[in-house]
Amino acid sequence: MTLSKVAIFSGLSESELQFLAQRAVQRSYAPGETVFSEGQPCGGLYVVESGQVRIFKSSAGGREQVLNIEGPGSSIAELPVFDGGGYPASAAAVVPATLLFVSKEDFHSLCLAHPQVTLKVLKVVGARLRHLVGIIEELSFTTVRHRLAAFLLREAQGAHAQNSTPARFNLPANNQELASQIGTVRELVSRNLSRLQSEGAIRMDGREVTVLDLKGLQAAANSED
Amino acid sequence: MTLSKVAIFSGLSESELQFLAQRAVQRSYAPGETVFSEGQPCGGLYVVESGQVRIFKSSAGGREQVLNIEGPGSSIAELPVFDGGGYPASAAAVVPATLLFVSKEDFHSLCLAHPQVTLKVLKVVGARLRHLVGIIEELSFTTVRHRLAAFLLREAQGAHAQNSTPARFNLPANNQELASQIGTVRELVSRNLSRLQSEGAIRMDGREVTVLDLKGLQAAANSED
DNA sequence: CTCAAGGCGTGACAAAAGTCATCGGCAAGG
DNA sequence: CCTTGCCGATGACTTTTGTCACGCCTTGAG
Repeated sequence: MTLSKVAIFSGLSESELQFLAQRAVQRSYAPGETVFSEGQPCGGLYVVESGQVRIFKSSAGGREQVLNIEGPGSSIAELPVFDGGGYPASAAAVVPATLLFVSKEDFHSLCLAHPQVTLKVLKVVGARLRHLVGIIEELSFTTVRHRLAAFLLREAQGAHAQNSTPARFNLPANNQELASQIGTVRELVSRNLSRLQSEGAIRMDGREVTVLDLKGLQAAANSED
Repeated sequence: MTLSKVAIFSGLSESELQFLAQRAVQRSYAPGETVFSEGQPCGGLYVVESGQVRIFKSSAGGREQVLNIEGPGSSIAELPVFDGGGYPASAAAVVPATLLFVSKEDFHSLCLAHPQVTLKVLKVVGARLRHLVGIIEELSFTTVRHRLAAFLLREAQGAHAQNSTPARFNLPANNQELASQIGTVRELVSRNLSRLQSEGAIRMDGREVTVLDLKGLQAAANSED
């Protein structure tokens, strides 16, 4: 049962999960396909079963800013389900994904019956809030170079958790996407990646990055040039 | 009773408010005085009784970014009370303020006894989340000029709600503070204010601003130069 | 009154971010 | 095989942002 692996539903009994599973609607999305758009009224929440979904804001000028990338087990849009407002941002699949949709009503009754679920939601929302504060901090205080280095370090961290040294991982499909994740434009990503490579901090083979000089990257992510 | 006016405690009975009131600790803060600092372990939440408190992040380079300004009736730091983490940002009084402190433990038992309180908290946190997304949007997509114009429009809105046309209100105590609210530095605030004035959009008498050309301000806040 | 401190406004730069245009490579479809 | 389209890299600028230094007020303490 997929639902049992979802953070906000952990701790529910088998029969309660059944209750949910029966009412949840599964849907598949192609890469790039929209799940919902900013401002739309919210009919319920989604749970990622497989694939990845990006949550983002779009500007009038065509730029995008990614707020979060959600993978399997994450819930999406728990928030507007509670406060009654529309979706605060848009969501779209990054890679082929399947999501479960749970209607507002079903979720509400679940929360009423199980106060612990509400607490779980609060934790998840709390984590989101901390994450957003982190984005604000980066956008407000740092440069593109800094944010890019920090991004690479996070990815390296993730890769390191699985494999071994040296850290090695793949960049997002294209620079445009990476740019929207760190809040800038394609060209600056390209230039800063080149620069980091020419400085010997990383090596790139296509979309694969190998971290050569961890200290150097950390220095770039911290402050000075 | 002050507590009855607090969003997250609305709907509690007289005796429950009593319960809280007996345990809450009142404290006064002078302007600029720190309530708590980012990263500190969280002992409980605060409720603003009078005055104003700013919630902000500080950078290594000495810059600050304001996340929120909270007035009477607002609660502060409900979040870390739930997820167990430290405070995600710092808080300090803007003007003389009195706050009520409610310990984590007391608040927890209240939530257990009254699930509706948890729902209220979720609403408040939700509103915060939307607010933060708005900040990210502004920082990521717009210029200082744009953010300043948007700030002035919000203030004008607030002033308009009370008095009459033309909108008239006071800026934060100094440009440094205003700068940290819109994510920039003192000098740029000064320059952009001058520019808006020379364009005839606003008039300044000391710290008092009068909006002369609402359309013009809106234009500046929307996109073009 | 005098002095010092803090804040504002500004000019002069320096650095970073963003825009536009162009070239070249790679891959999919015909 | 050729063509078309997408994407990355990069040069040349422009605009924005941020830094530093300075001069001028106002205010409050002595």
